[in-house]
Amino acid sequence: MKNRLRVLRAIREWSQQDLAEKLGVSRQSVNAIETGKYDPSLPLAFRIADVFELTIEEIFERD
Amino acid sequence: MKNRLRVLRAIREWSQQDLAEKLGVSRQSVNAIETGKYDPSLPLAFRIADVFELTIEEIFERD
DNA sequence: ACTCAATGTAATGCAACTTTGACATTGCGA
DNA sequence: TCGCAATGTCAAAGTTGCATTACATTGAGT
Repeated sequence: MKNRLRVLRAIREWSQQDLAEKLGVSRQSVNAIETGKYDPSLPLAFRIADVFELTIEEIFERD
Repeated sequence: MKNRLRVLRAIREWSQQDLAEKLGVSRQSVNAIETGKYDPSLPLAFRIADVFELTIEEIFERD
C-alpha cells in the first residue's frame, strides 16, 4: 500500500508529532506508516481519514 | 468496526469459502471477520472492497 | 558554531491479524 | 435417515501493527 500522508500532513503544516496526537498513536507509528514500513490497521486508517476529512481511498492506494 | 460482509456475501450467494478464495485468505479469516472477532488488515479491506466493487466506507463502519 | 525541532531508525515487547488443522452443529437434498 | 455443504469455533503457531525507549541526523534560526 502507498499513502499520501506526508503530503497531506505537509499541506496542513502538521509535524509527525501533531498528527500522532490527533490520531492517538506514537510519533514512530506515524513515521513508520509514512515511510512505508507497514500499513495502519483498519480502525487507524479510519481515524486517519477522519482527521484529514477524506476517504480511505483518497489517502491509501494499492501498490 | 462493524461490517456488512455477511449481507453482501449472501446477496451474491457466495459461501464463506468462495469469498475466502476470491480474497486469498482462509475460510476461518472470513468467518472471524463476519462474526466480529477482529477487523481485517487494511490491505485485506481493500481486497474486500475490490471483490464487492464497493468502497471500504460502504462496507465497514466505525462502531 | 550552537541549539532545538523535526525526522529517521533500531531494539524489545505486547497485541492483533492470519493460517492450518481439527471437530461440532445445522439444514437441505437424495 | 444419510450424507454432505456450510458454518461456528478452538488451539497452536507465525506474521504484522503499535508502543516505548533510545540514539543519530538534518535543517533552520540565532
